[in-house]
Amino acid sequence: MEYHFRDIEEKWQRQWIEQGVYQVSEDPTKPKFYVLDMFPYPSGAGLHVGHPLGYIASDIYARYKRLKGFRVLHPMGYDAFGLPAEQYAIEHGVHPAESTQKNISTFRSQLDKIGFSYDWKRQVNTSDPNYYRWTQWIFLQLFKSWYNRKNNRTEPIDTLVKIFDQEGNIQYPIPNSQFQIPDFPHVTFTAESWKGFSEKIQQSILMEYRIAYCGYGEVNWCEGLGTVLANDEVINGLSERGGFPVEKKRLRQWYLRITEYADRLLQGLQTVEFSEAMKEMQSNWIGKSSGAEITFDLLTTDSALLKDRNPQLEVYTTRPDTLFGVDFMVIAPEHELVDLITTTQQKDAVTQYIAYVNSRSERERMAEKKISGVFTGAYAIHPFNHQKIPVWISEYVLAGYGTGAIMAVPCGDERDHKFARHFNLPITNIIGDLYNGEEANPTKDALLSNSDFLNGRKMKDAMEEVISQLEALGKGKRKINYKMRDAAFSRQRYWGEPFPVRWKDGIAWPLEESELPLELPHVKSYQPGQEGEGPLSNIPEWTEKHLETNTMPGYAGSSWYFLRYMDPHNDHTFCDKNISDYWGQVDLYVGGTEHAVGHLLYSRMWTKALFDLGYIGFDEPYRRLLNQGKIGGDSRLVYRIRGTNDFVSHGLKDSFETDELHADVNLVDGLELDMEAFKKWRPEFSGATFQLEEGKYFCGTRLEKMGKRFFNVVNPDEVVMRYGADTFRMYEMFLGPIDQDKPWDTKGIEGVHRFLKKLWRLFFDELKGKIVTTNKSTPAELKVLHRTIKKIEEDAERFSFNTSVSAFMMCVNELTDMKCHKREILEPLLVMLCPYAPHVSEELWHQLGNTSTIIDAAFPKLEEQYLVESSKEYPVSINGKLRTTMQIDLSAEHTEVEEMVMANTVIQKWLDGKLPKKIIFVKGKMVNVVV
RNA sequence: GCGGGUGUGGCGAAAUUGGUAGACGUAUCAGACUUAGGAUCUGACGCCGCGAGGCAUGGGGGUUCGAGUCCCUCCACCCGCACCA
Repeated sequence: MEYHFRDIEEKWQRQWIEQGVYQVSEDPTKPKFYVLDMFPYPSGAGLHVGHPLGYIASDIYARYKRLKGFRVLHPMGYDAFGLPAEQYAIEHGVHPAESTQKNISTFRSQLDKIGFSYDWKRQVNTSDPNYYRWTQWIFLQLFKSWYNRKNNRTEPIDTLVKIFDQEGNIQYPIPNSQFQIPDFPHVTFTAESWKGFSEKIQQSILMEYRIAYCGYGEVNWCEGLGTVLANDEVINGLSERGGFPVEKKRLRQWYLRITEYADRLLQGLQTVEFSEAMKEMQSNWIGKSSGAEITFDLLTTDSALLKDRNPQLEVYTTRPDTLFGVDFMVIAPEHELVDLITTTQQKDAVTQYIAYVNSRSERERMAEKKISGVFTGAYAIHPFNHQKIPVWISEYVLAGYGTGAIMAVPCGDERDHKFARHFNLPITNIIGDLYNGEEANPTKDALLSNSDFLNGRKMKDAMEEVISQLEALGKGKRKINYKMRDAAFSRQRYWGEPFPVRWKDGIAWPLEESELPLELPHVKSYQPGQEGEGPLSNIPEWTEKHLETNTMPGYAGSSWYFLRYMDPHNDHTFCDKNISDYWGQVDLYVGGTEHAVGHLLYSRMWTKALFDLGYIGFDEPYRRLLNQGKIGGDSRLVYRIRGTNDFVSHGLKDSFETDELHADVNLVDGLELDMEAFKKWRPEFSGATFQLEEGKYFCGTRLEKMGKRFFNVVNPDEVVMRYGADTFRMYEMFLGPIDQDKPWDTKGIEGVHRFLKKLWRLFFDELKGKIVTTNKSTPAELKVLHRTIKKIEEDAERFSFNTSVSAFMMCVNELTDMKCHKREILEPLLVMLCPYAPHVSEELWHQLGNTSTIIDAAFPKLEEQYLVESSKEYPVSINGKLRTTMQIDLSAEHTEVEEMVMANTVIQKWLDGKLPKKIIFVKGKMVNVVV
């Protein structure tokens, strides 16, 4: 009997489905465990061998936890809304719902072949109205809530209305000054004036507090995609998807008030197990810094406006201690004071400069950082020594961060230093010898000089001193700042969740819950509407009802999907509280690093909001995050002599002038090109001729991203067809540490396949058939088993799947050498192997006489008593150098101390009775003698 | 520039708290069984050396009886962020 993996895998996959063995329900008597994969976007390209890497790891862990007696929730679904489906629709005229459905079937059949233990009854699809109904519902909860900074939590907007009725907004100022309410210049108001406002004004004010809100703001507009993008979807001024240029534009947008959660998102990182890199990325994105906001009075010679309004310049700095090193001020070109303070003399220069700045695109500004700027003619007054400080304008100061204005300290800040040098501005040295006159020194450890009342003080102490002095003068205050901005939450696209919002007289009204889901209408054209409106604005039936024409972004559905898996068919609520109390946090979340600042932050924020509102019982969604590495492609290159159709083998290419072309990896065996297949591959190669080495054509190689354009995509289906799912699973794990990037190399897969065949031969002999015996095992055999159990268990707990596979291989090698076919040994081995190679272990388990369709034995428990060998071989080193070994008779069981005493005796004999200075015993494994 | 990570045979990699470095697998070489082998099995395989032995974990230094592992320093590569005041 041979190892017919295809029959076996087909058989068990069928049984698993028929008997629904991986369906799971709540069982309060058992501990739970939630293992989740980041669900895929079902693209048309299907899976390549890189995708399943994380899925296999999580599947192994899920199966392992099941064997340990846990109720394991292990679901899968599809993140199905998004741009590519819509772009495909524009190009091919296929409705996104259709192409998405088709892609999902492809994904599903590919996943099924690998033998995952998902509970498919719980599958979610974010583009399904039964799903996005609840996405819309949660949006409404966010819309109907505000962030109470005093209680530090999300609260229903009614509580805010009540407060306004009683005391106005004195205690609760408008959170974000970026937006302005039309026809309403006030910032604070009393209860009386609140009651006197028109409904429109009241609603506009409330909008400024809502967690999901609509307003005008600077957004990332991408003309190429015809939509607005969130900050994390823009990379170096280009759209993440498609690589189109992105520009700033002022548009009406929906936003999520994620900035209110900034501190909690930061704090929460301390309670979860994410990699340091991941935590770092998130906290960088949030970008918390603490410092001071300092107010400077302004002085200008001839501005009439200034006299009346007495404006002041607010700057934000993290280094208030350097206040006496300020040599000039810089404000952003977009700063509101620009027009106000510019003197007539400087007017032309400033206008010219602003024009220059406007002519530079966002991209140019980032790509080439030029030193540029212009003097406004105005001066700021130092709050302590009352000196005049010139105010400049420069593009290196960003309007969006802090107050859009800085105090420049050239001796301590590199950018300020360069600016000062470029424009020949004086540089005050406040750090003595630590400033060399050549470049800025951003030290925090200097003793201050030239700093008035701070002279001789340590910088760190001076910070506190300056802030309290400023506060006393009313010229500044302590201030915490964040880089993170509120998240743009609307897209001018078709293929997304419609907003459950109706507009009436410029006021957004939420739909009733009974009106959900607000289904996406079918459209024929996906062209955008007027002035930044989405395709929905072209549908009369839609606009007649005054429904919002934007749709939600891709991250809406993925921000809460982990909750829906718990209770996927509930028609009354998004997820029953009792059920989410049982399953709780995701215990293990597996996925790539690319979602560090997008999906992960948004879903953390939604979880906090839902927690605050009492819908769930935890405020961090993911307890532990495992980032699998990427699998790269190993491309194959061929060399064509320039201007001909003649190809030379890799070793000969240097003798010719050649062009390097990619050959499809599937046409190459190892390095050897299948020339006939190559000719048939593409018409332009049909007449190709080859110059060979040793009768063969060898290709060159290069490691690249796995993708269509490099022709290096390896499809898991083909690997599974050739070697079987179990081999594929084990091999992907064997490639290396799960969190490391690595190239796909099909060569090594043979070794894993050999292992499975070898395992099979422990049970079956070609001639004799089944050879498993019920004989009692020997101590040596038990030792092999026990060591393997220990290793596999430890490896599973620390996600070291590659070393686990090695341990299996070694175990089977040793058992083969011992000719061990004993049931007592093989049975536990199969149980352990089950997570890695579920099909073959199930089949062999079945052959052993256990008729269960899923191995339900607990993970083998390691017996406490290790078997003691009859003798122990100690390595001995003397003075840490010379090494030899020493045999100690251990025919009986001894304690470690007794072993040491014996070793001591032997050593003395060995040293001819001479007493060693010191004998060091190391973990009962080794002895070091110091003579 | 800032932050994070990695550096070990021809290659992928092991070494869990400092304790016989290179497990396991590939590749290569030699051999066995075979009509045959892309099946299976055995052996060799870090470098130098006939050998005993010596040298080896990116380079240099340190702590220790003992360092891939800990400390200092330099170098290389990868990833993320980047005019954030």
